[in-house]
Amino acid sequence: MKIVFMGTPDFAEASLKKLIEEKFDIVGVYTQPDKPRGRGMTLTPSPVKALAAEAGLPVFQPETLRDEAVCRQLAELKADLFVVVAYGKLLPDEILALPPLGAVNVHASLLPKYRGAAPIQWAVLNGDEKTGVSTMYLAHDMDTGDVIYTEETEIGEKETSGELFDRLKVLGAELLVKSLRAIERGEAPRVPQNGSEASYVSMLDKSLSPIDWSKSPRQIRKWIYGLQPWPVATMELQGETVRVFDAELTEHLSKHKPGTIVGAGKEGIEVVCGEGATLLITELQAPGKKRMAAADYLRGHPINPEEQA
RNA sequence: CGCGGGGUAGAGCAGCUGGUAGCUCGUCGGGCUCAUAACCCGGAGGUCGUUGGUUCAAAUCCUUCCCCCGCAA
Repeated sequence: MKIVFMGTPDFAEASLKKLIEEKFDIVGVYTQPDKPRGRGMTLTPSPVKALAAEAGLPVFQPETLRDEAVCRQLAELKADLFVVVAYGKLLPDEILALPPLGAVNVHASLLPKYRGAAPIQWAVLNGDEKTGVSTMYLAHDMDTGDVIYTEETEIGEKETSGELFDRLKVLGAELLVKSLRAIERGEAPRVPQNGSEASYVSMLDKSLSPIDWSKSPRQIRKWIYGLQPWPVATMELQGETVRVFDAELTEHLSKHKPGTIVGAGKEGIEVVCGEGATLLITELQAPGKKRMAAADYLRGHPINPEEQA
């Protein structure tokens, strides 16, 4: 079974790595063109490209798939199957129609829940207790194809999106292998999604960062974890925007309005949330500084809890 | 040369219109106390990231490089 792999970020890299380890016949790897990234704007290859190059696989980095030459080149690889994992480009129908066995995709949610761009983060942001990965056949519309397999996993109470990401990319890779084996045997399930239960999630952006103190402490804490490693939750502290990384729930109640700072000490910075409950901010990062314990921050930035935040 | 912030005692910061350094916490010793993460007294601890320069004199001005962080992607 000849496979063309399409993917870009490290989530995809995990799957490609697994396919290489399992000795699948990969005849080509498609990934986004190198782009300037990182501090200094140096031209950096995608994780998938780096791995493919290391493994000696032929790499293709077309700017677009809606190009006759690109399409022809892809067809000439005569792949039986495409594996698409976070490639970052939509596959035109004529390309989807190329492989006899179809195109398989790994999606980091329990479809049809959380179709779209940031399923992992939204599972954390919404405080879900479980999520998972799904493999499916690519269809014309985004994340609507028939599901092959799904695998559930619990989300830790203090797990960040980044941590969950690292776990799901491994689960996804394993589920992908399982799915491909099934396809090889001609035994792969094909379960249509129940569209009425579908939900869509958008990409994250910095507008989500400012903490909404009217929410419950747990919701806020999940928000803090869900926005890591990016774009990171923020709060205003004495005129500067600090990034918030960790917090602890408290048993306290306060009559002050949400957002008010009612405590600042070695335990952390205690802030009033919705319905008078409070949350203890324990780890943060000031502009230009590294992340540090709230207690450390307070030594150089004394806060008087009397002042209304 | 993509843009910007920062590197000062173990930690977090101030000082940066030039004259060899200060605050909070921690730490060590002593005191007070039934007791304490409380309070009082005292001490230790810094070649002020690095290189060169300006100057009578630089943490403070200019310069080289290194490292950290954010934006951007």
